[in-house]
Amino acid sequence: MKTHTIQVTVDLVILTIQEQQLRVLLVKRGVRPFEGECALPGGFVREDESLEEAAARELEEETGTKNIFLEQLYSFGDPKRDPRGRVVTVAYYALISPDRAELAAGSDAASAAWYPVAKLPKLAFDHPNILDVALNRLRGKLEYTTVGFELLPKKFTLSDLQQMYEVILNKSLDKRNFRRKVLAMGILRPLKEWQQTGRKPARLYSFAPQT
Amino acid sequence: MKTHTIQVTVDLVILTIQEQQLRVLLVKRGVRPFEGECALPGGFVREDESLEEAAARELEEETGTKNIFLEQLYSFGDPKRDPRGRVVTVAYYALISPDRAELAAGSDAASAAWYPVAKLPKLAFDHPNILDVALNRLRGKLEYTTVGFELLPKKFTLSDLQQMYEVILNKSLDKRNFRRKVLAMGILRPLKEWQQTGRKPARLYSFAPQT
DNA sequence: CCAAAAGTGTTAGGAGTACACCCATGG
DNA sequence: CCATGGGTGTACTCCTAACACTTTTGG
Repeated sequence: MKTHTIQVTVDLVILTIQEQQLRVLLVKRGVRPFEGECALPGGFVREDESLEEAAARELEEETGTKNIFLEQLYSFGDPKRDPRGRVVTVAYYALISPDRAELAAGSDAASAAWYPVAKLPKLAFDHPNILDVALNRLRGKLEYTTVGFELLPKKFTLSDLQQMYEVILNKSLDKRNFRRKVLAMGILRPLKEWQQTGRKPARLYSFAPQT
Repeated sequence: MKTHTIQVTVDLVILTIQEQQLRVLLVKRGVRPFEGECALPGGFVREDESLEEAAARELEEETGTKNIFLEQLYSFGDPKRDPRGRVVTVAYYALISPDRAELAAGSDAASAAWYPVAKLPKLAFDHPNILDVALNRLRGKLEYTTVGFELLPKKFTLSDLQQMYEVILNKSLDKRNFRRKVLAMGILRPLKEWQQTGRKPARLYSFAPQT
């Protein structure tokens, strides 16, 4: 049987919300090809680890944090997607709340930074495509799952929650309908705490999945 | 940079409906490991083809047919999933209508046959898991897309359509509500033909996406 | 007292669900 | 004439969407 010289990598679309913007973690490439351009973080899958483990390892290397939401996205294997040779990449996406979205200091992530997805720099390889798939997946899942809470801190206001939805879906939502709907889901625990920011204090809530 | 000796395959979950049952194409393994057990068809990705092309090639080899619905499912890369070595597989699922679901005579598919998913034989590798993911994907997509029509011939009755849904979702649906709903979608073209089978002739329809 | 964001109800339309009988045909 | 599957309508509930004003606080 012929031996195939295909290399397998994982690439990560790590998303967070900062300054009311959806942002993605990108690293600046220091080597050719695409030297000087931005790219999604990623790396080779080691021989003794699963795809998920490889993705989690890369994710921890970039962010210095464990226990982050991580889900497989799609696999990309066009023969020409990497000019250096045949590389199949399994893309994952991760969601990290702003209070944990500090970047690892050391690591190969020295050049990593958060870029608003609404105003992206030029991306290397087929990474624009990968990011696009990730955003569509996130938008889809937002509608019928509770993944969105991964992008919020433990305590948040209903306005925080709504803004998160608005930023990701890129459209504005009706405040009253939104509040009625999320409260009816029975997944929010109202806290006896209020956010004292600026004007009228806003009630804080925490996420409490299906009682 | 270290060279990784990971091999990349595609595995196929090819589904059809026969005799009012959802069925999957399986091949009987003639070699170890898992000799004598059933497995999903699949094969190595060649160096000059994309993942999708590899899947389409395998699909045509098994079924002798082109232009079949084919979509990437998920990638599986546990280091122990194949006892022979490190193999990452990119799974695809395909839907083929019963009138095209004849099997290729020659090919390595000599041992291929359609098995009801409700009553499966023992499957090799992690293929039970792959099939499970495929069925869940299909059930999910059935609710918010029109993929289901891929499992029907060009002309079908509303009862055919409903049975297809019932078989896949494994639950019975209300006839009047079902008909009202699918007709309201405006994606069915009523034909001036009737199916003359047994008793009262049933009207035939064809699938006509968003006018 | 003013600016800014928090908070709150009602109505109308559409979608989903439950439910039972008559019809056309072939044997 | 009977067995079989084809075909049809209504009422109720629930979800969704549209829409505007009052409250609380800090400055």
